[in-house]
Parts: sequence; C-alpha cells; structure tokens
Amino acid sequence: MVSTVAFSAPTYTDRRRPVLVAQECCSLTNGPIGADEAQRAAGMLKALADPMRLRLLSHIAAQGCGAVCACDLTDELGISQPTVSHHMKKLVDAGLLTREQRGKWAHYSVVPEAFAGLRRMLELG
Amino acid sequence: MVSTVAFSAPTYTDRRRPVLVAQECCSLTNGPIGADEAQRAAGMLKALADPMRLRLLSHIAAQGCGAVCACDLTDELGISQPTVSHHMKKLVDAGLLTREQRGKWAHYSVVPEAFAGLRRMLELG
DNA sequence: ATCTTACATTGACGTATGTCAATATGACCA
DNA sequence: TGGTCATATTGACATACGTCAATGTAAGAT
Repeated sequence: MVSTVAFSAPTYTDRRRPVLVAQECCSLTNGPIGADEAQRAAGMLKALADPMRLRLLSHIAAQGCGAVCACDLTDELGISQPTVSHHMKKLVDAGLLTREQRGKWAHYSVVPEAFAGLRRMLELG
Repeated sequence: MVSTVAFSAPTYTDRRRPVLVAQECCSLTNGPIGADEAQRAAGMLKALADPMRLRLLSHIAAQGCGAVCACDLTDELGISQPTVSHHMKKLVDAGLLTREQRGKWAHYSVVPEAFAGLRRMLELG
C-alpha cells in the first residue's frame, strides 16, 4: 500500500519553539551598569563559561552554526546523554542557541545576534 | 461530528540519523576545540560571568579603562572591602585587568588585548 | 498495542563560588 | 619604634554548578 500523502518539503512545523527575546547587550563602556543589567549579562556569560559548553558550541560552529543533531554531540565529546541535554538546555535558555525538533531528533543552531551582542558588550579598552 | 484526519502532522520520514554536512560559515571557530583550550577560554569567561565583576569592570571602563583606585570601587558598589579585593584578584588572574601599586593604593587597568581576544572567540554565526 | 529510539527530567553527590567578619600584610608617616 | 591607612588573606557559611545513573516522555516503527 502506497501512502498518498505527498512530501511537503520544508515544513518544519515546530510547535514549541522557545520564544527568544532579542537580547541587546549593554556595553560596558556606557558608564557604570546597574545591578539588573549586570545580572542579565552575567547570565548569558555564565552559559558560555563552561569548558564542555564551549566545546559543544564549537562543534556546532564547525558545522556551519546551524542544525546540528544532539545525537552527534553525545558521541564526539565522551559525556553522557543527560549531560549533553543539560548543557544544551542552558545554552538555549541563555538565548545562544535555538532548538528545533525534527522527528525524534533535536537540532541546534547558533543565534548570531546573541553573539554579536556579546561582542558589542566586550568592546573594552 | 466526525473529523476526518485530513493529513497527519508533517513528520520526517527519514529513519536514519541526520548526516553532518560541513558548511563554511563561521569566521573564526574553525573546527572543534580541545579540552585544554576550552578550559582556558572558560576560565576567562568565568571571570567575566559575575554581576558584581561586570559592574566593577564597567566602573573602570567609565573612567577610561585605566588606573582606577580600588578605594573608589568599594564605596560605589556597596560591597565589603574583602569582596572587592576578591573580585579584582579574579579579574587580574584571568588576565582581564592589570594591577599597579601606587603607594598604598592599588590601581587597576583594562587589558585591551584580552577583550579583543574574547571578541574574536565569539565571532560565531 | 508493543517495542525501539532519542531526548528530557529527577535525584544524588562532590566541588566550586560569592559573601562577609576577623585578621594579617605592607606602605607611609611621625 | 609605633601608628594609621589601604589592601590581602583566612575561615566559615550558604548557594550554585557539573556530572551521571535511573527513570520518564514522546515520536516513529513493527
């Protein structure tokens, strides 16, 4: 029996895409920053400030910064699957990555604006 | 009322694991980084990833990124003197600041190359 | 329905971190 | 020598974090 359902080519119907607030990072050179602003910026930096998460990010970057499957990341870094899941969630929550469900696989992509904002914040000296 | 299921949700019918396809997009992060390099980079980011240290840095940046006395920082941020000393040591150890003793006062300056290096590392997307 | 696959969540454990009071160090001055 | 000021260090405390085994969840596949 042949399925009559034609292939709908690029429909990644992602129903629970995390709402990503466009974070514009404050620049450290624009005078002293307040406690709330510092808290938010530190949150993004905390997500980056882990060796394993940097390696995970570099793996995604090495593939063009888009749509890397979590299944590949587990093998390449030699850490357990829950640990990968834990780190990826932190990166997504920080707004540095987006998650996209494709069938039973999770794919992650870099959020360029987030890194651009961080670079702007670090224009120091 | 019977709702005939017009078409089931579009799913990925590929049973195989997604294949990694290398693209050429990311400017600087070419290739996955090793554990040692990740550790070093994370160390610098850890020094940055604290709200109080970001505020301390922003105070130095607001004064032109050079030669700010620790005595001023203590008052402006409302934290104890040992806490200021603790944070400044972390920033110096990370290579983000330099310390200069002038009489009995400690003066701190931004290390521009350190921040330039961080910005280069974050050229993602 | 049952099984398998891919990923998320929970709970536990050891370690690291931020903060301050108390104290020590070091530089200057009389 | 002694005294004062600015900063560093110590010790203690609570909190946060990284990691994994075990378990839960959700989406195909049979």
